[in-house]
Amino acid sequence: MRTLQTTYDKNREKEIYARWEAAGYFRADATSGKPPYTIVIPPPNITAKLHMGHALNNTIQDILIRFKRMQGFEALWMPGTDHAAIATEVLVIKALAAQGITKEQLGREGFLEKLWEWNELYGGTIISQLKSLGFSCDWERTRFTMDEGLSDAVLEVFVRLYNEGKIYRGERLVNWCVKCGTSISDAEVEHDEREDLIYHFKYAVAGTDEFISFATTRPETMLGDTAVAVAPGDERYAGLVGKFARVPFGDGREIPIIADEYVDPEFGTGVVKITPAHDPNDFEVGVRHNLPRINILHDDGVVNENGGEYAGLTREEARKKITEDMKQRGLFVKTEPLKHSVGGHDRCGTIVEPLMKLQWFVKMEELAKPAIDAYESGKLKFNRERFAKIYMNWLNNIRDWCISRQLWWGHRIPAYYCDCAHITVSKIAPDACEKCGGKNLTQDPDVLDTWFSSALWPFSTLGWPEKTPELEKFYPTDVLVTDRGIIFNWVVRMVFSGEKFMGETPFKDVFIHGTVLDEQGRKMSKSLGNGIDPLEIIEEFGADVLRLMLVSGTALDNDMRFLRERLEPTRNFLNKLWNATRFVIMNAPGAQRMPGASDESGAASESPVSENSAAVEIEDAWILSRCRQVTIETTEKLESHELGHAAQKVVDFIWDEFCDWYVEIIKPRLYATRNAQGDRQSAEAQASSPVQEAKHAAELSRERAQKTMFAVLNAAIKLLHPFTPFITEDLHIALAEAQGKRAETVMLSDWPAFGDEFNNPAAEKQIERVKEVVRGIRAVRTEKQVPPSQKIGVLILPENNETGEIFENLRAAVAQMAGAKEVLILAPGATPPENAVSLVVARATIYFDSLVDAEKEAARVAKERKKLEQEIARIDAKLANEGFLAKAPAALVDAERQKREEFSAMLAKIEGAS
RNA sequence: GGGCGCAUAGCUCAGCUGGGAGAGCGCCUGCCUUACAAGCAGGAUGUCGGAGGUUCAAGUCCUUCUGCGCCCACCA
Repeated sequence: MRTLQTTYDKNREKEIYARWEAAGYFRADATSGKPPYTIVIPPPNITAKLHMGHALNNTIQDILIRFKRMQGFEALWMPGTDHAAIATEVLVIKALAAQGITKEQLGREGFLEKLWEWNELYGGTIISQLKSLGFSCDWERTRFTMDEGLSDAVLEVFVRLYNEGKIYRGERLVNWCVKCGTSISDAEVEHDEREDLIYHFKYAVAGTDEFISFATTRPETMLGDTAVAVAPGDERYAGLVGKFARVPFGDGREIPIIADEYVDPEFGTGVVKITPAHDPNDFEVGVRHNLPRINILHDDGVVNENGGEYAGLTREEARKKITEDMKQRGLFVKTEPLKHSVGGHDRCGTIVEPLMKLQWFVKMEELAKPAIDAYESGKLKFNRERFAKIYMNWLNNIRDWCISRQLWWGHRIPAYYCDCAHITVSKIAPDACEKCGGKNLTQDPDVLDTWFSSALWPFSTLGWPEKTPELEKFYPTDVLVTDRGIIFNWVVRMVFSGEKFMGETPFKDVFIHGTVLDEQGRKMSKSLGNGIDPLEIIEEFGADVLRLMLVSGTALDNDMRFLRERLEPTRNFLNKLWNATRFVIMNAPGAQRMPGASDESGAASESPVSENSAAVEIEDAWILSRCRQVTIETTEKLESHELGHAAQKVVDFIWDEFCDWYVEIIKPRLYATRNAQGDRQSAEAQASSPVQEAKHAAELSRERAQKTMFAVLNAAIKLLHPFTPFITEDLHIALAEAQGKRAETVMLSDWPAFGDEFNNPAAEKQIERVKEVVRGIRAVRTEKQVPPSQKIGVLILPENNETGEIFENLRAAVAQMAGAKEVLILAPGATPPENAVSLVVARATIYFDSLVDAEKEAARVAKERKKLEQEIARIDAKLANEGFLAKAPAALVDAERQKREEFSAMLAKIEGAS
């Protein structure tokens, strides 16, 4: 039999994990007959080092997967990584810059080689880090968004959507970084509050001597103005609408003065200059009024030929010069300081310039409908309504999705341009233009938005577009676990992609969890340097501690602070569990058996159910009943994704009920026959002598206790396994060995289940009474400051025969737990000795010997009485309330009445005793 | 500007569909009781952010205010 060290060794984790992996326990079989349960991992970027967010996110997933696996599901946790187009590209560019190399020097091919090298080097890092947390992904299936199969899925989707007319090329304003020479997504724009100037100018109104004045923070954009707008119905300008304003540059072109809802008449002068090519709002106005779009900038931010005399200046230079010129022409009004937020590129800080570009777009309106329907029909559920709101809000205001990125790292857009201006879109590079047959084709240089491939993740990883057994078995997946931050970037896109290409919502439940914050409640970020490295925590405490700490004591849907001090109580609990198991093993049947003795009665069965399953001892019935209840509740909480509560149920059960009470109660039974093991005799001999008979009965009682403690502890360990996989593995196996059995792994053991026959509310109630009495005695001891070494005498006057019997049976245990030298149980209704001082605790009256100080006891009784009187008064008030009687549920009223009766009975007892 | 979240014991947080305020840590007292001092036993601690309202009953529902935080859109 294995002996356990005195404390759990966190360094065992590596070894345990290696064994699991080698044994293939994480593997999911697409051909099995078991029902599937699937989770796809939110693929970490290959740029990423494991951070606390990953730890929390994946702990949640692992808990669900391990739970379902034990429940008998074919559980697949699909892992992989994301190429993270721009994020990785920027990182590699930086790394190269350190060596003095630019991506242009390397050329596209050479640069991509570097990126694949990067992926080779760092892509696997995060995976191995995830393993150190014990995550049971099916690693053999690990995919990468840019591997062959997934790339094929990406091209397939692009071509299909293009052929359906859902992908188009159009001129749109994109966030453009003039430094990086690329468009960037809204998500990559960081807004910073800064002090700036707002410039007031005026344009002459053509054909009048009037002027119309307006304000702008970007004077250079006047070069691209194609209208001046006022609010419809703004009386100040009513006469001007329809007239023209003169832009005082070049040949002084005239632009229309229009009325548009976009203008807020309250703001500034109530006039807005419209530059459709350089402002998103103006762009929209331009579309409504059919205005021309004048692009005035080159890609590097230098004014182009449309800027006339200003061509060649940078945007900053042009701003200065234009302001000067306006002053000279008397069209300058004033400048004012303005605090406003300006968008910058999150990678390089350069101020984002809205620029018109030919970009590829996905038409969203039609695609969004099934995604909206998925939620409305209930096919897709969110763990909290408020997250569904975010999802729906985004979908209801959906805009076309710009999918082209001016990068090299990513899936290159499969569009080939011919001299004839025709675009051939094809998965494989075509030999010739499909229209004119021209051979001179060039592929679009851009790559796709990184979310384009992530959108397909739930089915591309399972082999789509091939019809694979995996796809058949594991799609749709069961739950998606992710952070609030990517509901629209990712969740929305997966849903409409799944609907579109699989005809099914990719997952049934969306589990959005909060962010892990630092100790002061700030977001962990690189720039603040306040991140806490999960690997460091694992190093110090072990993965089990980190995992359990992350999910307990929080509702998970809100942000949570990461407090180091919360790790210790968690570690302490695992240590408690470890030692409880040591205790159970030390008191295993074999542990005291002499060599050569029969082991027939030794090994407890796996199931707590034995042939004669009715527990004889009330405490066994109690703990089994409680264990059954905790199993049911934990299972329910796991099913409803209330992981913190599930964990709490098990932890409390193990610590408060199993360790603090059950183990203490059965100690006398375990020890009673400890020294009598050697002279075990034949059944006949046992029966022949009363002494032997008693000994035999005690032995049987000990065996029942052993059986029960093994069964209950093992069940609890299994319930805890999804949360703390490592320690439970060692303990489960050790428990089995202590019973002379072999256990392969807890991972694949059956999830605990207890039949109704274990339900025993009566036993639960009775043990509650025993606990109350023991607590009462302890409290009095403390109050009297009786040293633990000093044993006292206790008399218990039970309220009835049944309770009396229980106390009689548990006399030794009560004595031990209460530090009594002797516990005498009186017959119900008996008269206690006159010199005994009594204390009423719940359902029994306790009498102490002379140690009890009558005066203090009287004070205590008075306090107790006051409390009871208050309770009774409260209930009386309630019962006197007609509204309560009329409208409250009958069961509640009855309960109150019953309580009143109990309290007054207790009060009467106190009064009778004093 | 729009949307959302949080405010409960000194600290960090649980409290689901409204029916007698909870946990852990910390604190006080006593214990190295042969599984565990990372432990055991006992104890103190809250006008549940303020103000209204609905209800027989509100930490829980509604309105409003205050203080933090997040997301989206950003205003010429």
